[in-house]
Amino acid sequence: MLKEDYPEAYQNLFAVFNVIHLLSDELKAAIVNNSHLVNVKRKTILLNAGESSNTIYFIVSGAARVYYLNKDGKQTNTWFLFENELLISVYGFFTAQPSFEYIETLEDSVLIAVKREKLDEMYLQFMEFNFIGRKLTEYYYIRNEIQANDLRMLSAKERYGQLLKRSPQLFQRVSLGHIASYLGISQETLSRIRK
Amino acid sequence: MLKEDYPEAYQNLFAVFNVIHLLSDELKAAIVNNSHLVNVKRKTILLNAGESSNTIYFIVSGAARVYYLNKDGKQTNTWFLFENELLISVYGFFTAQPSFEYIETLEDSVLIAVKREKLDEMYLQFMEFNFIGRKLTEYYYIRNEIQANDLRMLSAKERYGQLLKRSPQLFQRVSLGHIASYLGISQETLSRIRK
DNA sequence: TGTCTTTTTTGATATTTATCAAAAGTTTGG
DNA sequence: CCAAACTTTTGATAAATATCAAAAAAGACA
Repeated sequence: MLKEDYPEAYQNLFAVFNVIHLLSDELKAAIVNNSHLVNVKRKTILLNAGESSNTIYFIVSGAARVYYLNKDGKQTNTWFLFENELLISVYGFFTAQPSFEYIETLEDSVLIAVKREKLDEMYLQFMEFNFIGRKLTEYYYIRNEIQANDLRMLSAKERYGQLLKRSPQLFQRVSLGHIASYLGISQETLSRIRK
Repeated sequence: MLKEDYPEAYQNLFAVFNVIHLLSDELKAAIVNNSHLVNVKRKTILLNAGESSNTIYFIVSGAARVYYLNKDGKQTNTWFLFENELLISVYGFFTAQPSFEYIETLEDSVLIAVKREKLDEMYLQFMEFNFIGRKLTEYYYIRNEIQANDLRMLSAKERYGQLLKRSPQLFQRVSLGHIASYLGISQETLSRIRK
């Protein structure tokens, strides 16, 4: 594969990875050859609970959420993800256990999809790819931890304030009902907090 | 360094790492040369909030906890760690920001300590070490996520039941006050749940 | 543009868990 | 082995947030 032939959609993914560690042409080609582009409409379910989570997505454009059903059958959002971010159900993907989470697009989206087997092949073939994988895992770990700490350390009101400060753009693209469940607050309480 | 000279204390660390990816003799030697053994008494503070968290520990023997102070100045435990586990304040170590967490030993402990600069050198020099680092990061990420999900999804009573089922040995080595704060419950409530 | 659907707000009440205070029990080191 | 320090339990009350029901508002589309 010639350099000029890398599909346009991969440029952002390469840019994100390249900041972490230089991507060789061979690794770029491997990434292209071991993945495929997916176009999906808004509200498409990419993963159902109970299924094996064996695909990791890079969001070229669009948005998605990860959620689970609590014991009363109510949806609880754990992540909102946008352009240039990776989209997986972490637990299912890393442990190869059946997923307890769902993944759904929030907007029409273009995604780059990589199967776990292909990813693992690349990790074995290109040891430097583990450098990138390690750094990305650390990055999402930290994001996850910050979120978990907020749930633990802050009151409902403070969590709302924090999110408003840190991710004001989220409120443009995600409904308040979704945000309430992400914050671990009932929709009614969020509505009262906002007044 | 000759193979026979690897200090006894490193055997468990090598065993843990070797299960993930074969450790070359060069890498083993580098690990020994870039780390040092630490003997500490019970209740030793290894990291204070506000400090830079620049050391990762492998627990050869003993136990430790990671905690932070909530806004009322009360300690909240986030991790208990034992033999053959890695001990860090994840946020501070990965982001190089000042730590909001404290690390304290719960028992007299023997630790292998590696400074972040040395670890980063090894990650650059031995690309396959990133394979191990990636897998370990994934593993602790999952542990962290399970814990965060329990806090989110379960009631106080259920969290106690879950912990009792999954880590009964914890109750032998850690006081109920510490466990209550780990579970996100006041000590009084935990005492009532146990009746 | 009007109607159907979804989202957000409002009010009344219930539940879980925290907080404060103090007693009882347990551990530890001089 | 005893005194001081820490840990756990018990009781009474308070606070934060959920739940249920319904109205109001906003958005989607035919």
